[in-house]
Amino acid sequence: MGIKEDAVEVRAQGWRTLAALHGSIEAELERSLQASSELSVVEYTVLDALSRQDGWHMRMQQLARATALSSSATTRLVNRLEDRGLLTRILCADDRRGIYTELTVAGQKLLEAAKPVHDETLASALEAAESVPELEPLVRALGALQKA
Amino acid sequence: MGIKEDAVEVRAQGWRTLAALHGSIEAELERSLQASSELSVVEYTVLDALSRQDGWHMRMQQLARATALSSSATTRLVNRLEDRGLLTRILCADDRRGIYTELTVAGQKLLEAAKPVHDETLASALEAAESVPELEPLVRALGALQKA
DNA sequence: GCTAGATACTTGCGCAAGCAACTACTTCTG
DNA sequence: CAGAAGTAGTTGCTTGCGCAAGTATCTAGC
Repeated sequence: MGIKEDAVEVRAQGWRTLAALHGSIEAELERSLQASSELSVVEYTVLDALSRQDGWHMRMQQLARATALSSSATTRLVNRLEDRGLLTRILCADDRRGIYTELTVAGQKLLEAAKPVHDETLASALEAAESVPELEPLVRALGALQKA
Repeated sequence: MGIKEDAVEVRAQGWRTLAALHGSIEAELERSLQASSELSVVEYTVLDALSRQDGWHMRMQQLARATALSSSATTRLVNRLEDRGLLTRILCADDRRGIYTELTVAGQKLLEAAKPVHDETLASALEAAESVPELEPLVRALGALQKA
């Protein structure tokens, strides 16, 4: 077994670790956001992405990319949020195929309420992961990403 | 805005990066494993986990943990693989509630065929991610995890 | 300026996931 | 040792996803 085979195994191990950490964080967030705001993680991601956007509106495609979802799933996701009055669709004037989505006031309020829950849950999930030997190095690496 | 708020934002950013990287790798693997072996990523994970296990058998609960799936999903996942003849259920003699799953020869063969595809796809997905500015630092950190 | 092909979104359909309720077995407690 | 409480796995039901096909709109080549 040479250097090459080792590299393959390191990558596979890294991927398993990444998947495990992702899974555990997502499960925690899912639980706490559902309990506090009746939001799924992707739904929160949409609200958060919109609030972070200049002008607070994004096209469906951008949303699909931001959530790593297919465009059909994005359509239905936006439907759900629109039905709950958290965002609105706005036809694009310059490109009439396009549709902008924009947070409503209710959406902003719900996001505002959910954000601290999200952030606290994330912190505690990371802390919990840090005490799992398998995950600890990745959590550490994650924390050191953008210190500069 | 003090140090504390910064830490919150760093964690949130790290989580978004983690989720994005996870999503893109998973999508790539899904596509290539489906095309080459008609396996989903979780299905591959099961076969791989079993092959890595001493004695090549695991209980449903372990499998559920290894795949980050609920136990009901695990039941059906094992059903699918059993129906395809890739693994078998074996009743636990010492604890008759428990059920071991074990790779069949066909399962081992399929895994053997799928593994190079999996490893290559993983390598190329990581390489692709490395050229995305947002993801690059995390990919780098992932590669540096277990060098020791 | 008209048609061919690309792009943006939506809809129909099948599949896999989670939750809650159920069965079967084990372990704890008095 | 009997009954209560806990654990392992399965099943019914609902929900949300992706793929492929459909509609509407834009863009390029002639």
